[in-house]
Amino acid sequence: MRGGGYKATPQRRAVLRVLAEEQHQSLEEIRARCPEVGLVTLYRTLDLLGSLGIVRRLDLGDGPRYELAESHHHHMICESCGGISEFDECPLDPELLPPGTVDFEVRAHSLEVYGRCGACR
Amino acid sequence: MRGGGYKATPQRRAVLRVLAEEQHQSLEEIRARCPEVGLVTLYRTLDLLGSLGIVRRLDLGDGPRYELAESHHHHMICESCGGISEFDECPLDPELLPPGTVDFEVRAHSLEVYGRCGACR
DNA sequence: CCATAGATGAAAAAATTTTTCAATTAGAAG
DNA sequence: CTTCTAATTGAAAAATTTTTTCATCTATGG
Repeated sequence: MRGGGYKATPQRRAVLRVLAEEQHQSLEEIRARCPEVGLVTLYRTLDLLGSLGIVRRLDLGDGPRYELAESHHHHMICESCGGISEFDECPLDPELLPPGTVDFEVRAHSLEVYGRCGACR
Repeated sequence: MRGGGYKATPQRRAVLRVLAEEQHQSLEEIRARCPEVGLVTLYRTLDLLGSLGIVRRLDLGDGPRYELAESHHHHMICESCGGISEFDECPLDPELLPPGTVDFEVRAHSLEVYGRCGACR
């Protein structure tokens, strides 16, 4: 963080702490968990962390959400009830990444599986 | 489409046609390709198609984008230049989906691979 | 054709995100 | 520990994006 000449302010620490508590939170959820951070600063911080590759913005169908850009991340989204759950077991075959013909250095991935959850079937 | 009592209007047809032309387009891109569709209708149509599971909204780091909710979809995002490319070869191990303990009926998936593209290395 | 439930577009309202700028502060230097 | 300065913050305002409202229009079943 300080590497790029950025300051470790209380606000930035707070946002990071909140992001570590739970994945894919909406802006309002983050805000509720760190009311000491002003709205503008929150936007700027998420933007900064995003450009540093620490945070990722995604949209699972209900508006923007933010999460720590961990190297593996797997979501399961029920198209019926909209519920989002996570799972750890990585179903990716490392042999097939990156795809054969491409010159690409893989750092992380995010997988979204869509379908129907047990409760909705 | 008509199944749910929805009408097949020219506007809806146009949006679907445009979405089929290219994946992960921004609202403005879609709009530019079907200027005959009003902005409000475009929002409503994307919303409707989304609720029908035909269209998916995603965010690859630069705001909302829309694409047809095909059963497989694989993106490669360069964290350096922001470039987005797609690939077909599916690196998922079907044996591992859904993850062991969960009762979930998989219909589709979307994979985002983050890293550095050849040009940026 | 007709009737009508559903759809559209323009304007307005609401919500979200970014910009501006004066005041504050983290961190380096002395 | 104090000073200095570039970076950061927050409030207000501006800009942008998205949704609502409502009168008008139209796709489709009869």
